[in-house]
Amino acid sequence: MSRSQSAPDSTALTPVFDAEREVVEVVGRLMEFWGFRRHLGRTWAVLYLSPEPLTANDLADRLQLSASAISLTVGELLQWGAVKKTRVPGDRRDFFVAETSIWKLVTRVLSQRELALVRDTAETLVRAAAALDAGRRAGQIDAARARFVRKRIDKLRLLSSVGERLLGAFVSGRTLDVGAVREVADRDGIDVSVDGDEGGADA
Amino acid sequence: MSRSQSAPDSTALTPVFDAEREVVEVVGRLMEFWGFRRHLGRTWAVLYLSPEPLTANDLADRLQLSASAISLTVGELLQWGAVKKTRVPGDRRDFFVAETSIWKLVTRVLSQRELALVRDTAETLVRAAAALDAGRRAGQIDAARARFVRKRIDKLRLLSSVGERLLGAFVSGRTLDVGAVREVADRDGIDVSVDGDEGGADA
DNA sequence: CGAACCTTTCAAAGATTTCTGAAACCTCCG
DNA sequence: CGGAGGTTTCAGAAATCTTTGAAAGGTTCG
Repeated sequence: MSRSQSAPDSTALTPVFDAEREVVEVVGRLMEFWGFRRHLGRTWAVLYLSPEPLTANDLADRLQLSASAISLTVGELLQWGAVKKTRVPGDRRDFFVAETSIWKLVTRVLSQRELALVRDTAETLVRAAAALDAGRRAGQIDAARARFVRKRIDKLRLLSSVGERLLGAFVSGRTLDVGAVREVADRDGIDVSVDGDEGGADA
Repeated sequence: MSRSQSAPDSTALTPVFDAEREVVEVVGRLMEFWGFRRHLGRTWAVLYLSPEPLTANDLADRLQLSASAISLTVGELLQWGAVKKTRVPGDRRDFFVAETSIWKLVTRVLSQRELALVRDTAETLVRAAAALDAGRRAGQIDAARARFVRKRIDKLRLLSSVGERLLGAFVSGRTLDVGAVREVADRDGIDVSVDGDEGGADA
């Protein structure tokens, strides 16, 4: 079929070796676990294990997916910078290569996706705390209860700021002192328990 | 407080304040993002924001879920230790409380779920590498290509071991030197490029 | 011991998410 | 220009994952 480049030797087109397939699948699972579609991982892995760039068709063959599915998948990978598009002079088709610096990929996702999430969460928590205070001032809420909820929200806020810091440090390659972070989190835990009730660490 | 309803004051039963609801939703999203069902997060959050233990029924009311859904959800939360079951003397019903040490929860999930995943991945990679070598020795595979794939698999292996180390350090509260880790990952990146072809780090 | 009340289980219904095939779009070549 | 790939879009089909209602299972109290 695709006579030209992408696959000079026959082995490359036959159902890939078991080894290769296993890797592709495991990467797929990994990515899925990470919140991406499984096929994103599988697709990236196929490219990653290929010495030459592959066409959409090659991918469709190896992954047993339709052309449209490949288009979608590859599109998303391109957006994340996990794959690059290449063109070969005499050939109309698009060729794809995997970005090989996994570290770069990981940090990119962390800083775009996860960080956004954490920020969003933090923002919501702030808003919630404000709303609560407003209600409290207006006397619409049982005071004791409001105080309790407020404390819990504050703990969540602290946590989210810790998370944000961790992510930030991680992404920028700084050193993380997890011990210190944990201390903060735990200290707060105790705070809450004073009011809430549980004091003992348990099992 | 104890006997009849877990919620002595009316406010506790009425559709929770906006503030509370917002928090519940945001935690739900967070958990969903983390690979749990959204309702696990929502359920935990409701308990976390409640001064008193709640019954399955209370939860069903506030979360708009059926009794069976609550049972499932709470069951899973119990398994993760995110919620504890309590009983009140004169009452047949089960009451639930949220585990408040979020740090404990996070590390538990990391060490049980994520670490297992990473280990599993590592194992698969080893197996794949072995299979590849076997095929190579048997001469069933194009040698150059086999070498290439082998290198890539090795890089993935390195990565996974780095991940395992990071997780381990994180969980046990040690200090992580992300910088060092990254260096390892990158050094390897260069290694591969020698053989593969890409030399330039890019944008 | 048996009735009352909860909780859990499980097959089926309901929602979502993902994939596909057909058609619309491009782009490059002749 | 006209056409032959190749790629993207999109609505519907298919596969998955969730939630529910009903029934079975357990406990507690009288």
